[in-house]
Amino acid sequence: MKSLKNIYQTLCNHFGSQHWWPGESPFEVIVGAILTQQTSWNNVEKAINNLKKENLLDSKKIRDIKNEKLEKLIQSSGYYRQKTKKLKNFMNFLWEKYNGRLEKLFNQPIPKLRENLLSVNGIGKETADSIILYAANKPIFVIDTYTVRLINRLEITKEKDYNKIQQLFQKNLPQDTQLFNEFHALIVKLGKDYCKKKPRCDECPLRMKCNYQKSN
DNA sequence: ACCCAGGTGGCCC
DNA sequence: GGGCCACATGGG
Repeated sequence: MKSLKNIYQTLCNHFGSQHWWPGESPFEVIVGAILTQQTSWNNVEKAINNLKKENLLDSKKIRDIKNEKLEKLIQSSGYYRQKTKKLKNFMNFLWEKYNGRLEKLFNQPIPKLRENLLSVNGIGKETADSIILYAANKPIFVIDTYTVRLINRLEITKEKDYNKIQQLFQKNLPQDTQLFNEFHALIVKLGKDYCKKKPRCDECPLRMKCNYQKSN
């Protein structure tokens, strides 16, 4: 089997450090993780900047703000009515269970933390794992559509189940937060540049390891 | 004019 | 346990 470590090295040499997550605080990472669901980061940035401008990037303020106002502020991020509810759900969860303190939320074993995050309506596996890795700085591997597409095209596995793919990465790599951080970010970078539904295999840095172009 | 983006939950069988 | 659908904006 193609070594994940080897793929990581290739991407790292090609693209360099990605400096993820693009956010100044754990709280900002969480808001971004919810807003970027099925949405380009460019649209999310505008929404986050709107919140910053009004000094509303704060869990209590978002909890208490009127839905209509929040919807307006995050409109550019798409699905804005849904995402308003999702943000509210998380803030209520944070205040009801952890007294509004992220340290308290983060201060529990990864499986328990994940389970608790997943209990919030609007936080699914990828968002939960993004929060654990990029906000809490704990080692868990984030799987997104780019990751599934990549390993399917590399023919590492045909598996599509989130948890199984995550296990594959975690079992074949050292449990290193910084490595997980960079690797996932690099996969997204590769995906955006070369490995979309309509790929650009001819210039892909992984083309020598990938059978997709030939079998396509 | 399309196609797509750093998903999720609900509903159906 | 999987397949389909709604959700919505902005950039290529």
